[in-house]
Amino acid sequence: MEIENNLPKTFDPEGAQDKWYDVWMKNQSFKPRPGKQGKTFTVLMPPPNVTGKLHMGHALDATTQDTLIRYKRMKGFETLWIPGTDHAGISTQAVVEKLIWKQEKKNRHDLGREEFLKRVWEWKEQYGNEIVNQQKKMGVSCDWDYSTFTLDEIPNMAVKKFFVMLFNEGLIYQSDYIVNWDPVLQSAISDAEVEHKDVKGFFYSVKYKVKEDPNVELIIATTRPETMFADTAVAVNPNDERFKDLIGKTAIIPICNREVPIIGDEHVDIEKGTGCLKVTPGHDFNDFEIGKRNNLPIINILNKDGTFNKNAPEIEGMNPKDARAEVERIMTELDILVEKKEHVHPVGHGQRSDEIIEPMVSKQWFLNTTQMAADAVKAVESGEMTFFPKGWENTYFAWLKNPKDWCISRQLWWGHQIPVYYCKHCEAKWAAETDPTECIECKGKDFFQDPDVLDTWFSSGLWPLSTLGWPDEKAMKEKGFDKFYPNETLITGFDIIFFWVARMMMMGMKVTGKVPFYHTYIHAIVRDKQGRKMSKSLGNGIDPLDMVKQYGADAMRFTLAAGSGYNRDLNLDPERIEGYRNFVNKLWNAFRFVYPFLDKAQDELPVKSEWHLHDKWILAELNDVAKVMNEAMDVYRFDEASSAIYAFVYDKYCSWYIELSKNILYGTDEREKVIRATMLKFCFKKIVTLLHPITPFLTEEIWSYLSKDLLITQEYVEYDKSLENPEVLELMNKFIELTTGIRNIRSQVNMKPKDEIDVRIFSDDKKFAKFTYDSRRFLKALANVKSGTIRDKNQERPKKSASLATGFAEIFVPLEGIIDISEQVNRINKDIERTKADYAKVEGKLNNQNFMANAPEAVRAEVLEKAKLAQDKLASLNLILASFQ
RNA sequence: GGGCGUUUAGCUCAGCUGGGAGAGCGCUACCCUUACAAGGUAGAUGUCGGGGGUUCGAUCCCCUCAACGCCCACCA
Repeated sequence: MEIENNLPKTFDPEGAQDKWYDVWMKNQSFKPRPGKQGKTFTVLMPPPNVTGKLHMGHALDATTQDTLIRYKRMKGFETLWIPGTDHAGISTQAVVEKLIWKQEKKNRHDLGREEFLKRVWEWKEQYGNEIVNQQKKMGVSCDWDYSTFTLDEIPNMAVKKFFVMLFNEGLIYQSDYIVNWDPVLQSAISDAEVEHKDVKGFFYSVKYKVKEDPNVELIIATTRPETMFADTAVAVNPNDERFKDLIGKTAIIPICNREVPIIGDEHVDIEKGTGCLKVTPGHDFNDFEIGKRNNLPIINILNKDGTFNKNAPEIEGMNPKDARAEVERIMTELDILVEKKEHVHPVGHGQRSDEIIEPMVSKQWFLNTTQMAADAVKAVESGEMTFFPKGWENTYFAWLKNPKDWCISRQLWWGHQIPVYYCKHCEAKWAAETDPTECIECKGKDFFQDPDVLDTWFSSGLWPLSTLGWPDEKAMKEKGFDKFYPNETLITGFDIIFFWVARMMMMGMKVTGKVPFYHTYIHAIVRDKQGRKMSKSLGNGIDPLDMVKQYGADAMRFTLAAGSGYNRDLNLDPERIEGYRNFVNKLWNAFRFVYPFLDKAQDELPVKSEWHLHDKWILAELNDVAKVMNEAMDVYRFDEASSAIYAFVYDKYCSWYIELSKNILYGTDEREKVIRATMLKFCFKKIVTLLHPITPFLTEEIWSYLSKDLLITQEYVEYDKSLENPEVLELMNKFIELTTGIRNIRSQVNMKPKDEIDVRIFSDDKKFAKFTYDSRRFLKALANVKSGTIRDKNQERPKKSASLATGFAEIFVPLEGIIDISEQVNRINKDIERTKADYAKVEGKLNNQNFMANAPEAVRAEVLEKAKLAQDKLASLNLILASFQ
């Protein structure tokens, strides 16, 4: 039979993507709209860097958030998903600096601050929105009108307001302190931006002389002999018997022959090294603390670029590597180098620059986070904010329970300039939200603003507030601050729990007293097939846009959703995307099948009495899927939701319901046709509704043939208890097992699909027998059964047939003379052994007094049922065996 | 050094308060059957990392060992 079908044979993702995104935009589908829940649901997109190009991490971010927001939208929440981009101080400045250098051979100092910033803004306007277009390709349904850039006016106001507030409380202070100095960026960075990596170096043992005791030689172990020039003491542990007497005496630093005191300090580990420690307060974190305890002077021997300054004359101008070699040479010459052995130790590297960080003392701005961190901890402990999966709260606590003051100033230009002003006439130093016109003390006009900018995360931490207009009252009203703050869910990767989640919690609570969001769902990190991090140097990156082009956005989204649950890693194999592309196409083709019958379908389902058993069955199965998906989505188990609908579409709807429907649709009973067409359409509407949050384009496309309105704003499918039907499920499962059994026999004896067969079924299961009899016409279609009988088990079995037994039925296909008897006998014997083994297991339990006494009723009943099934099957198999005698 | 996590079919992973192990991909055989070869039908595969314990019963809980991964930690 030829049925006219003008739908393309494969789904065209690109066409659907462009078409529907436009429609949704025009229809304002992404805007918050009050729904039946009477509640809002807000999600804040982690703002990607303006320099960014969409990578797989973003794709996963986008997929999980969009899936969630579409789901909640359909559930009837007033959903708002807020997009934005981050100025990303360091990386953006670096990108533009590099560009200018390439084109004009000028650095930022050549241009001057004002001109340089102008160039960065120009760059941002031109290239900064690339990532937004890429996100759109993935179907993100955020409200673009809320889009915010971290350097926009409102975020800038937020930063100033917050800064001034905490400055006036004394929580933000300026201090000469030892900081992580990145010599490439020539800026301080925060502790969180330092990554420790193991580096191969050497352990040098160096002879020091003691002034009072020329015969005594102290051996000091160090990995950084070049910092000797900045030493201001030698320390030993006061409890160390070996050196106790030296405390109070004077050591002479070799090479520069400077005299420094020998002090006692508990920090010195008696076991470690030689037990004598050179103290370098200017360039070592611990030594800085020792220095403070002992009132030691600080000597700085480094320039901002990491080279040595005039305080280390022998190595002045050298970089650390050359300096170390030079010092080593001098030490050898002076014969004070006792030993040099290889040593692997962790060394801090800049997260952005990947250069070795030099601890250096400088004047920086700090934020005292003690109280804020404690509050942020409490909020999670009390359950006000919950992590999914819960385990991630440990990472959060690890950081916040040991809070260190946050170094918030950066010696960069691109960013929020610190709103602190200094008067040139008097000593006044003050913070202000708006540009001042005069000194607050002397009213003089000659003042200047602190040249440093704030750490990028300082503005990111205020993101939940500033994207909703805070602190500008008019903007807050327009954007619905009171309605949408706190957000509902934050979705992000675990790598920024410290950087971002913790900071937003601290800052959001500080300002509003409320957590900025109630849930934090931490998704996996996307890795390559072998579990390696995707990186440029390995060349193992997968470009999401390539994948979208090759397989379609829906296929990629489904892959990411299916792969993301509560796991930490998502090892992405492009073959999986291909697999799910096939799923997308499968559903499309299922729709192609249904399509020509749509005009027969009615709008309303027929009365229940007219439902075929198939209908009851598929609706019950579909209802199960709705239940699973709703529950899974609510706890961010996108993997479970995906696999539930996947399995349903393939294994229930396509393999059985559509196949069973063919007989009806191609038949002659018109009423039956109408009902079936109605059911097929009804199911399809439910399927695409359930699937829409994950694969929006495909489903909206299909929906457009099913309904005049848009799917994106339809109500999600809810679980409906009245559709449950365990009896029908059991019957259908038996029918499926029977059909599969017959096909199995066909396959065993190498039958061609065209070969028709005669089947004899024996069963004492009355319901099954009746249903099978009623379904005889379907067996013809599904297993090419030409004729057959179904009888009680007390009837005689045919001889020498290809046969098979389930617990509830025996299937005989009489093929005497065609089949290989011994092969059949072997097969039956194997099955007998397997079934005996199965039975032995359950029998053991039934004979176990303790099991019978302790196991719950339901478990016992189940075991009993299994035992009966195995026994019946065994009896059947023995009968079959006998038929070959 | 501290913490977290992982170890289940060839590969990537599920397995939800303990009742006898699943999916996708891959693989094998047969099929271009009138929605779909980006497909169909049938099929094979696991000492659930090792050892011990609790329990009537352990992939699941406890102890221990091993391997791997990640995060944090003051560069003697």
